[in-house]
Amino acid sequence: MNTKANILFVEDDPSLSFVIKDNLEDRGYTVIHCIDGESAWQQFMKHTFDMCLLDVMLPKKDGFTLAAQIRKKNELIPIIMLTAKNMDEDKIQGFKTGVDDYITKPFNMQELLLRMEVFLKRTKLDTNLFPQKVTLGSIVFHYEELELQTLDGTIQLTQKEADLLKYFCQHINQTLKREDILLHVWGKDDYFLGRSMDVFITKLRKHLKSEIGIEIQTIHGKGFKFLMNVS
Amino acid sequence: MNTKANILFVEDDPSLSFVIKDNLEDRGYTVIHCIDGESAWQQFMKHTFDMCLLDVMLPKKDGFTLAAQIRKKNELIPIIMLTAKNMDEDKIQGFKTGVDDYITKPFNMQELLLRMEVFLKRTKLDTNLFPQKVTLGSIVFHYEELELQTLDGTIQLTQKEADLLKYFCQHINQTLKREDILLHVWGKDDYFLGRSMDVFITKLRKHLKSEIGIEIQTIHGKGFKFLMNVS
DNA sequence: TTTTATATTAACGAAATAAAAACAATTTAC
DNA sequence: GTAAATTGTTTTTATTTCGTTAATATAAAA
Repeated sequence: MNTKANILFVEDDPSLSFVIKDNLEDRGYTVIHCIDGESAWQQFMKHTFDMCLLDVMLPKKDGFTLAAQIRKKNELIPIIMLTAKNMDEDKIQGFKTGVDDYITKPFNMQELLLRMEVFLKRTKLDTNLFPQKVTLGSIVFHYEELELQTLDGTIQLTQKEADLLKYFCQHINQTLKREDILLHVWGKDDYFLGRSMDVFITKLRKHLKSEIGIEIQTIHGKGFKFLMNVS
Repeated sequence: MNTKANILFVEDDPSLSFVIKDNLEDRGYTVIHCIDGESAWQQFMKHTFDMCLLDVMLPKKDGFTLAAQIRKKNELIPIIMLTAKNMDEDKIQGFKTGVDDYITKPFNMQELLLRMEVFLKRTKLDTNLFPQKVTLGSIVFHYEELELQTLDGTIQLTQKEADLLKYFCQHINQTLKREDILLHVWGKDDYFLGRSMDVFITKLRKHLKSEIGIEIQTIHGKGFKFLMNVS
């Protein structure tokens, strides 16, 4: 079952948490709620989220520290901070780096939802659901099951292989910059992850070699293009 | 005999209890009725329930404490609270965390049943009855009897083994996330229960090794898949 | 040619999983 | 009422897998 987007929501006030979580779930989001910074970090490392909603004042590890930690791991994920009304504007300003938006308590739900949608729309996550099965010529790609059904039999993919292929499937016949692939699939862009990506490109090419109409083309100095003729 | 769902029902008012229990049983539910919090907790630990119906005011241990205790043991089971009319809305709000729904007395039976169905439908418990006997190739799995009849003879299963196998049988040829298996079979997802699950996977594999068409496949980093070819 | 970017294969280390054994809590049998 | 057996969990040790890194080869650009 596919969902709209996965939200990591960290807030320690029980009643406020309940209202927000409930509201978000009503709107179709999948919400993982944590009441302190440490458990939130654990959850972040365990799952894949599309957005973070962090209270500033949190037990064990404050929201800004958490935000910085998350940003270090993933340069792309939208982070929205929930700040108290009386908070020092300067302090907010100082910590704003790495955070995409912040919203001052008390806020109404509508306001929060609007701000969230800005970011989710940008990543196309609330509009484009990735289908259960994608047909690539004679090959069927089943993302959730990490499976590639080819004429020669079923290939079991690893999570990263599937993530990369998914990203290609979302951008068929488009030139993708190395940087973008790295940011979207690996969350970060550095030299070593670049080498890592090359290894995975090789792996995917092997998996896809049975289908003649499909090719991962190299755009030297720029990136790759997932070519697929016919359809 | 298979039942619709097992309900833990805790309420100390005798006449109200009688009416509700009677009604639920008429609708096919199996109801275990307790009149105080402590005995309810004992029952909860002893049996496997699909839903809890808890009065707020209870002798020995109040409903909210009981609810919290249950939630700590099982993160998934639906809990519906029966609250008195004059109850402070704030208080309800404060304790709402961990509870799935609440209904204010007096309520009519229809209302309660509707609310119950919302949760039971979600877990598919009132639609999908688990069959008495499941045929897995040459093996016959009898859940209620905790028996596995193989060509080599009958294997006596433990409760947990049977619960796990049942969950697999409900999801043949689907990739199941470790997290989901833990939540549905163990009620909670933590590191140690994860190790425990691994032990049970090993046990089940031993039991099932005689049937060549059946395999518990590991999907590294994700979970397991109960593979069964032919049928 | 010389430098830089990409491809391929192999090696590595951390983390996930498997298997076996120890343990604690109950239950059963005597 | 105690000993033995059973059950699920935890611990320990072994094995496997995966993503990264490194090493080497090839192709493209300067």
